[in-house]
Amino acid sequence: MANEEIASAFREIGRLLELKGESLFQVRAYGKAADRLVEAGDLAELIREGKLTDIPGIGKAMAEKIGYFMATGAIPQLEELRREIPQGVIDLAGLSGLGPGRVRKLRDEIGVESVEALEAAIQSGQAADIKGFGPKLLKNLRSGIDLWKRVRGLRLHMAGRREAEEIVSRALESGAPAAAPAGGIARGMETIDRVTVVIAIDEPAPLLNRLAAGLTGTDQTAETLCYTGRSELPIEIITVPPARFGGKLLLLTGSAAHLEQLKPIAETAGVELSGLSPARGDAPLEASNEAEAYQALGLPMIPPELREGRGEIEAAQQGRLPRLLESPDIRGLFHMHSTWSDGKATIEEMAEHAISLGLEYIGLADHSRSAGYAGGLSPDRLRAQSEEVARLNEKLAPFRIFHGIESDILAEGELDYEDELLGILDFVVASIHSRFGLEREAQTARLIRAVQNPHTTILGHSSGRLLLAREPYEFDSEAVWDAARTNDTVIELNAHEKRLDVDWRDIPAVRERHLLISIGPDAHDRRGLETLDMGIRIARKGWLTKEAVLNTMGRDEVTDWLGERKKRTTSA
DNA sequence: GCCGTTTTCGGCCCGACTGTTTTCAGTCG
Repeated sequence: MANEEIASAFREIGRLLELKGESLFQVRAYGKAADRLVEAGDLAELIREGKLTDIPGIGKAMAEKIGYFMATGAIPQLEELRREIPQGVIDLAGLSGLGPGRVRKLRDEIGVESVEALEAAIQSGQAADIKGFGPKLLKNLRSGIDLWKRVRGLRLHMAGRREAEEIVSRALESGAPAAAPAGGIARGMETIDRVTVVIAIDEPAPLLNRLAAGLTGTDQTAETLCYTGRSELPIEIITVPPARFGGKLLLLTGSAAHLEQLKPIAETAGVELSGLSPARGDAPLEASNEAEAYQALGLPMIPPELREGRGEIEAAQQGRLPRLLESPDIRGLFHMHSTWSDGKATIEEMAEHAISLGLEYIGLADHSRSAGYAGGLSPDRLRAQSEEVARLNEKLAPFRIFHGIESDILAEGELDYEDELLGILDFVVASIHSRFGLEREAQTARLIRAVQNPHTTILGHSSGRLLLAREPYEFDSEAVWDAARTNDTVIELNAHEKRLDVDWRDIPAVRERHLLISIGPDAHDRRGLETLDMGIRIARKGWLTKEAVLNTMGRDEVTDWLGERKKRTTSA
C-alpha cells in the first residue's frame, strides 16, 4: 500500500517538474524510481535495515523522501509543487498536442493557466500570435478541448472500483451481512462518474460513523453517507435493512434503459419499480439478494454487465441468457512485457506471479525493435531472449512461457522483423504504435495487411483509443475483422485500463465463434496482471462466452493450436 | 536525481511525425 502511494507521489512530482521545465533526466528519474518502488518489498523493513538505496533508481534524495513519507504521510517537495502549479495547468498538459514546452509558452506569453482560458484565447485570436501556434495546431487543440469537456467528471473504472471494494470489505468486516458496488461499477462500465455502494445492515449509524471518521466534507444522514473520494469521484454509501438489499441493488445498478424496460414486467408481477425501493403494494419488496429480486419479477438473475436495455430482458424471459465468461475460465494470458523492453518486472517474476494466480501459461510479448523508446528488442536480443525463455521453461515446468513479440505494425502494415526470425517465435502480437492519424482507407489497408501476415497471431489493442484522453484511430473495423477471421488471427480485447476496445457484441463473427478474442492484459508489471479482471468485465459486457476466448484454452491445447498455425505458416 | 567511476561530473533511450518554418522545436509512443 505504501509502495503504491509513494510511487504515485513520485510520478506526480515527475509530471510537475516536467511542467516546470526541469531536466528531463530528473523527471525520468522519478518515473523510474516509482516503477521500482511498485516492485520493491516492504519499505518499512528496508528502512529499518538501511537498505532503501539498494533498490535500483533510489539514491540518497529519494530515500530521504521515502523515509519522510513513511514517518509523516507527506512529501514537502510535492506539496510545494502543487502550490506552484495550478490544476488548470495540469489539465492543459493533458490535452493532445500540448506538452510541457507549449504549456510553458501559453503561461509565459499570454498568461493562460486553464483549459477554459485556452479556449477563450483561441476564440479571441490571441493564441494564434504565439510563435509555433499555427492553424492546424489550434484546430487540434479545439478538438482536444471538446474531448476534455465531454469526459470532465469521468474517471476510469478501476479508480472507482478500488475505492468501492475498500468500502465493501470494511462493511463486511464490521459484520454487515452483505455489501456490493452498484451502478456503473457493477455494470462494468469503462468510465464512471460516481461510486455507489449498497450495504445491508440493520443498525447503520455505527458503521456510517466509522466510515466517515477522518473524512472531510461528508454529507451524512441516518441511512447514507456521501463524500468525494481519493479518485475525486463522488462516493455514495447507501444502507438498507438486509431484507431489502436485493431490491435496492437492482434499482441502483441497472441502466435507465434496463429499468424502463423492466417496469411493465414488474407491474405484471405486482411489483412497483419507481421510488426509492421496489415495492409490492404498500410494503417494500423483500429480497435479500438480486437473484431473489429478479425472481420476484418472474425473471432469472440477469448479470449486471448486461443490464443496458440491449435485449437482455427478452433473453432472460426466453431462457437464452448466455453463460458469460468468468475469471476461473481464464487459464493463461498473452501479451505481457518484461524488463527486456519497457516492463518493470523480470520474465521470471511475471511468470511466478502468473503461477500464484493459478494460471498455466503466459505469452511473453516484449516490444519490437522499432519501438526504440520502449527498449524494443534487436534481432540479437530477441534470439538471446529465446534462450532465456527456454531456460525458464525447464525450471518452471509444467508452467509454460510461450515466446512471442509485440511487433509494431510498420507504415505499410509490415511486421518488424524478417520472416526467418519471426519463425523462431511461438506467436506474434501485431500492434499499431505510430501513425495514428492515417486516413481511414490507408489505416484499414495497413491493418488488413498486418492481420493477413501468416506470422500474426493476435491483433493487439486494435482501437488505439486512450480512454478519457484520445479518440480511437479511424478504420473500417468490419473489413479488418473479416480479414482477421479468414486468416485465423485473434482480436485482442486489451485489458490495459486505458486501452479497452470496441463493443464486441456487435460483431457477429465473435458471437458465432469464428473470430477468437484474446484477453490481453498488456501487463508491464506484476500488478498489471490484475487488470485481467477488467478485461473479463468488458468481455462479459460484450456477451462473450468462454468458447469465444483464446485464454480459456489449456496449456496443451494452446501448444497444439500454435503448432498447427506454425505448420501452415511454413508450408505457405 | 541516479549512477558509476576516469573521485567529481558527464551521461542518462530514441526516432518519426507534425506543423511550423524556411531549418527545427515539440510531441508522441
